[in-house]
Amino acid sequence: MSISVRKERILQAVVEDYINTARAISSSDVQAKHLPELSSATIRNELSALEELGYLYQPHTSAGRVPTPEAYKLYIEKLMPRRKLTNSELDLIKSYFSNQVVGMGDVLRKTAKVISEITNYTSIAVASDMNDAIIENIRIVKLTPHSALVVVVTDRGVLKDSTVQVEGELSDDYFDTAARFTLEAFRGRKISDLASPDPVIEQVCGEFKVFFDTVMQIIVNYSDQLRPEDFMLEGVSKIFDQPEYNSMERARAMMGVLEGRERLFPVLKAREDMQLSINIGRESSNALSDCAIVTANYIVDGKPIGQAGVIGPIRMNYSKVVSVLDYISQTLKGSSDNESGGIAISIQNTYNTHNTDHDGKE
Amino acid sequence: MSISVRKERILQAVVEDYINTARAISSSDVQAKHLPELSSATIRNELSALEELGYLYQPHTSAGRVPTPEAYKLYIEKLMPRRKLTNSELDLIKSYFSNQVVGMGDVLRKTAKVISEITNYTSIAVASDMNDAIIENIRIVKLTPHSALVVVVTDRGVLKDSTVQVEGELSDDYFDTAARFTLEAFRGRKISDLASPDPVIEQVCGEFKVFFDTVMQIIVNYSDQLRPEDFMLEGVSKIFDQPEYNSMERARAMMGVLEGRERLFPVLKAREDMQLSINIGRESSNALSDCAIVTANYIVDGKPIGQAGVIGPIRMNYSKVVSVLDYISQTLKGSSDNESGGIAISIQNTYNTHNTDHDGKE
DNA sequence: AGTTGGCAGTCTAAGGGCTAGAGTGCTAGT
DNA sequence: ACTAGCACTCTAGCCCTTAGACTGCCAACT
Repeated sequence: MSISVRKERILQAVVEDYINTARAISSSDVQAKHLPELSSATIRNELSALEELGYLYQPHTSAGRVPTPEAYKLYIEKLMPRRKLTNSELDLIKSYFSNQVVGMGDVLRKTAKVISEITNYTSIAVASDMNDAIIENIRIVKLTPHSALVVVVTDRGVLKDSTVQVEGELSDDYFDTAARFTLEAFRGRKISDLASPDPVIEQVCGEFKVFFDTVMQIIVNYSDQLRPEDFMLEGVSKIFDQPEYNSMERARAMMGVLEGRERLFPVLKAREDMQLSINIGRESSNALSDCAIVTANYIVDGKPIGQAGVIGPIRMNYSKVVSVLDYISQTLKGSSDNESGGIAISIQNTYNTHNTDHDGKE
Repeated sequence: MSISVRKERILQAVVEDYINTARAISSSDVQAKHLPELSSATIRNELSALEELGYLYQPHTSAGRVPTPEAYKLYIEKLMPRRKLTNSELDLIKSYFSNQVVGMGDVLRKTAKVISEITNYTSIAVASDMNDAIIENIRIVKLTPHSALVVVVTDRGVLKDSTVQVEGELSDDYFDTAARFTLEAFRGRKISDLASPDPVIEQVCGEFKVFFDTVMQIIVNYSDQLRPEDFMLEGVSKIFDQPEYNSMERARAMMGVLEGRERLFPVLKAREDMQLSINIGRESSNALSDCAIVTANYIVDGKPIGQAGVIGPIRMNYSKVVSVLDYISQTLKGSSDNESGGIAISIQNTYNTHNTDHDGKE
């Protein structure tokens, strides 16, 4: 099932040239830039064979070859060089994270920004959902005599806090009692268990219902994963640099998808056991069907904080993107074990090239 | 300096038709749709006169007329009908604000979203800067033995809070004392006065420096106005519906400006004494030079919370946009006094039509 | 004086045909 | 197994032409 070394070299040449130029690659292109020792005719034969194998296709007769998703898959798994980041890239990353980072949202934002800046693709960062976080603490802080701040703390960090208005002027004692009650009811519970109303808690809450409700609201807010504040896009305008989005329709469709975050969420749910996930044109939604999405899981202090990655044309500089995501992921983790956790690649299952004869040649 | 009623009617017709169709309006268009009692030749004469007055211009000979910024100004000030919102629009607005709104960020977001949805333009909402807010309260809440949440409360509401890590395990008493000290130092001070390091406070802080620093950090964060979380864009992809952004270059430039929030901020600083500000193609930055920006000041409970508005082509449906912004502004304010606070209009100062002869007609 | 029909003149946008060039597949020869 | 050469194909860009859309102006009309 393996192809000859020469075919691999040629395929790699085509993929890389195509990534750089966005134009169908001809036999003479390959010869000139990569294999001057062979004639273009020989390369033509090889290209033809690679097409037969499903790695290449021609946009039309008398055009060069373009890689199929299959080809990108092979390229990523086997042919792609693992680049080291350049010094200026490393400096840029350092400069982003050297200033104090305040809170998880800030980490996400900076990560997205630096990824976009280095790769020149649109980047996305999402906070991982908090469904299996466990409530450790609840604080109710009196702000004024008729309002208080409710803070929910989990083993993963502070959930968003929320101010609550209460009627009448209330004493410090009242708030203290409320806090004790509330904490007792919620401590040790898992977020996902609380998404639906809980009869036990309903019963306990009594006169402190307003606080219980607020806590519940904060929690419910966190269990659905669509909170816009945990979804960062950076470098959106960079898609326009890609020739594949040079037509208005495509650009518009793409913008629509990026904005309507809902459709993006399922795509981003990367496999948690793999460090990187690469999705090549695999989504049902037609706007994403000619996109590639590369996401990495990010872990800080042993806790998963979310995914970040890039979205761009299928013709993406995987080598660079993978290197950058890998590096940043290692940096945030803080560990220096360099074992890259593996890459899960999924590609479009039926790429409509012309029918391939299954039964030998012609 | 005033023009004839008939000229006004014709100008209004041209402006409205152009807003609807985005195509140069011909004399026969005006005749057919608005003034069937006149001949197209008469209208041609009037159009020619309006061009002489600087309200219209022709993209080329043998094309119809297009309004100049002058024309839009007159239209907004005098000719534009003040629409009432339709029931479905009112329902939409109500539905957005009926669910509980959590915090100021939420108000901004929802406002932006509903504006974009109703007007079909890209909308922007920014929180007003907090420079003249006064610190009322500071709370330090112990979360774990080695971390605490610092909350700064002003007369305008809760500033962002921030967690602070401290070394070693510290007692409740320690945090209480820290809170008392910190509060004493900051209470009653204005945000803008604290943007630069304050020697008095520096002196006082002593062993609680870490808390003082955190408070300062929160404050400084608020005095520069570029916090991305207080800047919402909604309906970005809607610019693509506008034919004036049908070329890639323009679309790309526009996206760039929207993303690089820095250049947008000064434009949004609306005049505070006016309810609405309309900016027609007035910005230096070339990308915004053919944009119109309409912003309204939003006031909740007597306190300014920010500006919201739309950004779109100069050929904008001002009638609808103004009605919507007006209505929402009134709604949020809670008052039902229907005096619309006035509109400040500024237009491009030198619109380069062909030279107008100042000295009578030839 | 204000208004109108008619007409010549002008400019654009869209369609059609043409050509240069790029690239392939095939065949025959090394 | 490789290569040179050639016929064939398809595209992208260019020019040309034309239909149509408007205007401006003039002369006639009210």
